[in-house]
Amino acid sequence: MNGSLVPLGKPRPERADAVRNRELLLATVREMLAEGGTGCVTMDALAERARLGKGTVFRRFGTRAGIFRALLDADERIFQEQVLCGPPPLGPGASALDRMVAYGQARIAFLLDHHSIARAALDRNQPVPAGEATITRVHLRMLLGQAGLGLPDLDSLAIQLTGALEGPLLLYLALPEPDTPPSPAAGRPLADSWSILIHRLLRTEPGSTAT
Amino acid sequence: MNGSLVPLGKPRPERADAVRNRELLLATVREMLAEGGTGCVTMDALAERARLGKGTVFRRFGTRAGIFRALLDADERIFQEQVLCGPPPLGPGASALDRMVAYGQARIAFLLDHHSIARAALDRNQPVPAGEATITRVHLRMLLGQAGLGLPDLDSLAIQLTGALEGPLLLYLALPEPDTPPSPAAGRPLADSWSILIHRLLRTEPGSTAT
DNA sequence: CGCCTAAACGGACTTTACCCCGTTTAGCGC
DNA sequence: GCGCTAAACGGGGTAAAGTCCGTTTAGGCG
Repeated sequence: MNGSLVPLGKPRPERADAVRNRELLLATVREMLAEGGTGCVTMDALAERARLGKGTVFRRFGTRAGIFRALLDADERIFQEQVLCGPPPLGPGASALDRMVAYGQARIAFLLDHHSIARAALDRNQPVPAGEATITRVHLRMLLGQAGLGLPDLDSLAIQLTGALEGPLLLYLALPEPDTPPSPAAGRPLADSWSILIHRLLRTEPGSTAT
Repeated sequence: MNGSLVPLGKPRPERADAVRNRELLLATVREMLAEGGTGCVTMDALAERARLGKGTVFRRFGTRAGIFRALLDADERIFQEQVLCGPPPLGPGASALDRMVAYGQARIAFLLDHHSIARAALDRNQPVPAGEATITRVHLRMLLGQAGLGLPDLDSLAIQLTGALEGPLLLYLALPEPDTPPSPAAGRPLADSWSILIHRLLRTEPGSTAT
């Protein structure tokens, strides 16, 4: 399929068996996830089930958390695409305010969907290595810039809002049960307060024009 | 002090050797922390260094994260006291807005101080088991109530603000180096955007009295 | 003062992430 | 096809968290 489409920008793109094994491993992980939660995904068990050596698993993903990051990445890319070039409230074409609210709602739903995987993708040592957190921060930063509030240091604000959006789901509200029955209403309260927060944050000062 | 003040509400308060060993362990942990970061605090090493069995260490703290939680608790109690009955901007006696801003500043400084310990106190399985995160949520919730904005569901908002305050430090901005030289300026940007966030959040609507 | 019981202790055992390095193989040039 | 080299593979080895259970002891009671 795409083997001929890639013009080999890098000297060694990747060996065919490596690709095959990566996909085999990811498929196997998905199987195991379906059977028992993230807890039963063990490096040994995964390797054995995929009929590969343990070393191979680590070579592909580096760490246990890496497996789940790889799993997230696929869906994350789809999500990102919706944000970058999807229909208006979420994608471009709406006001910064509307897009921020829409983004929050979409992100909460996404994290709720991928809750157990997202948590498993957290690494005790590395502090979210430019993974799924970054997209939120970058996108919020951009929208804050577009919103044109006269604030210095939008970077810190973007980081803080990222914490407001993702922190509760990654840190505090971790649902204890392994398999989350798809309850889309669970994130409603959070989405509502996100909307309020953003509306008030971006509301222009009563008597100021720009400064 | 309080040893005689507690009228033994529970049948067995705690055995003397247990108390002695807990304190011995905590002191030993502090020693080890001073020498090498949290990384070198191993259950085995700790037990050996304190001349105790590993089982004892686990009995006392339950889990590795529990050790660091115990360590935090001491300082956390002091922090909490400042908040509950300290001088005005942080303690009672100021407006809800001023107190929220002051709390954010104080909390950021606190987390920055205890950064490595606070992160080590995070448990992969349990989602911050009513530990140091809760004080923030509860306190913010109370102040939001006092602020008297006409919003429903202040609980979610409090959770979200907790994420805004603590998420960046616990999740994203994890400084990689083991020993943080006390650089009090590191949290400045965050404290500033917290102030902005709170000011805008609590700002009363231009032409509305209550709704 | 000695008994008795519940609590504390100790350390071997199990599980799991992660490392290492000798072996195999894909894929390129001839 | 043939060989060569860098990459991938395999799986035993290590370290550290957490469990189990037999042994010891604090401390209340007769």
